[in-house]
Amino acid sequence: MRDRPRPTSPARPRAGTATTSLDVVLCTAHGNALAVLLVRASARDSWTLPWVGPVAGERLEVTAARVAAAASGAPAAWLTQCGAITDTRRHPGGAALSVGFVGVAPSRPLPPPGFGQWFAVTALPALAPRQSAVLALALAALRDRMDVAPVAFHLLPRTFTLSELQAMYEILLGRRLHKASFRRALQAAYLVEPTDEWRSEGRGRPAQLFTFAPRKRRASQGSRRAVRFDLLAG
Amino acid sequence: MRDRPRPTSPARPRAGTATTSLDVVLCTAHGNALAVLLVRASARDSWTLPWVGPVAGERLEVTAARVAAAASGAPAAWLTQCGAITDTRRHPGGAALSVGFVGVAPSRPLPPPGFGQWFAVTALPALAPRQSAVLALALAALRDRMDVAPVAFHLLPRTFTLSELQAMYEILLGRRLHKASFRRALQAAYLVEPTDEWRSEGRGRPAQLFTFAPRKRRASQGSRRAVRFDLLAG
DNA sequence: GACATTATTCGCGTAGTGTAAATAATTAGC
DNA sequence: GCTAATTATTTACACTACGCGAATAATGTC
Repeated sequence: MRDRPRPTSPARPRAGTATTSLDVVLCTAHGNALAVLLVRASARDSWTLPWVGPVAGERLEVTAARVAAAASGAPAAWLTQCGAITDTRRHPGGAALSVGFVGVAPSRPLPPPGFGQWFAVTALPALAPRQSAVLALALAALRDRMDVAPVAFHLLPRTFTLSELQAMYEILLGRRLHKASFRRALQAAYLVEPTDEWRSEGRGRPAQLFTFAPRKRRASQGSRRAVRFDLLAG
Repeated sequence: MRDRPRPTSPARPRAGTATTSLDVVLCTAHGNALAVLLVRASARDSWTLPWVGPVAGERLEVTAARVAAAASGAPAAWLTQCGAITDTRRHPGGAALSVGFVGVAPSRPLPPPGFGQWFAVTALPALAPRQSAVLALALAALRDRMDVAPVAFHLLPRTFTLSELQAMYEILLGRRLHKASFRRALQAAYLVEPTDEWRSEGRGRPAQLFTFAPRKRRASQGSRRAVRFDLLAG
């Protein structure tokens, strides 16, 4: 995760048929919508997810981190695998098998270097069928793991207001949350600490700034939870 | 999932260096412990997970279903992908990249055909390092998805007692559950329906038999849940 | 019939959640 | 300066869910 991006090798697809590929879906918050990083396809006027061809005996996470850093200009704040796909749908590199990764990177004032560009998920250009499938996997995995990984915190600056944090959760989850419930649960989880700074954003009462400072809780709580029967019957 | 197992191709590892492999961790309940299906390794006196070499343009789920069916003698009741691994750890087939699948199959009175054999997870023989990693991924994924997939139900006969169901959950989750809480949550989820049969197992009050009959619930419940901050701080 | 054993249900205290409302602190407009 | 609008933060209350223990029910064994 700490690898310096290679300046000489942007994550551009190489021509030729690779047997496997590693595709990265890097997300950020753009305004109040979720955005995904795409790079220019090799020849034509189209876009692809950042990806690389065959990965030799290196841990997938390391390769993915390098691809993400090269495409976005900075190391990803969080990155995890979201599944492998093999089928007949076309991949830009002709890969028979594609392993997908999802990650997040804090939004930056400048656009990413090289050929990368952020696209709102609601206004994505057409992608190769295989990469559309990876993208769907990725967004589902992102929402699925928000409760177990501090994804939203990695997308915010070091200090933030609770309203900003809640807005980030709402962007990532794609639904509105209740303010009081959100703060109660947050306090119960011992994840943030207040600073002695306040920020006045236009009108209204200034908001206190917080930092992400998770405190260890006894793990017994996790193992004593009841079973959840969340099956949505088909 | 409905594929008939090919009688001519048991899921035995082939010699030679494949670039990718698909490894299946098939689980069942053996007595009151979790058991995993292993097959004999090609040459030596050792065991491996069922696996196949390179999979050409076929959906991974289909391939995995065929491997599972061939190794256990019957279609798996549930099967899902649990991750891909690439690193320097050794794989029986020399694969550079391995995709893991977890599944469950109802326990059968007879041992699996061919070279397969069930091993309790607490008493597994040594496996290739790569496959040990896949196994760990698989068991974690199994527990993780129990609340969203009817894994336990697929491991039981069509009718079962609530005590049997709870015991299955306890085996799969690896921890004890509270009887009253378990039943309350089960009833609230509308997952089972009582039959008009009872079973008397030795001494004690006879238990009513139930069937798995999930009723659709309004999906609003799922999307209205509060955020969970389950991060275990590091 | 008394007892052991297993199944099923009930009650109670505690914690978490949805909802609305109250309170606090600032800016905008007069 | 004063009032209204706006945003942040906290409080209150009803309701649900859960952990825990105990009570009740129905069978077999002696």
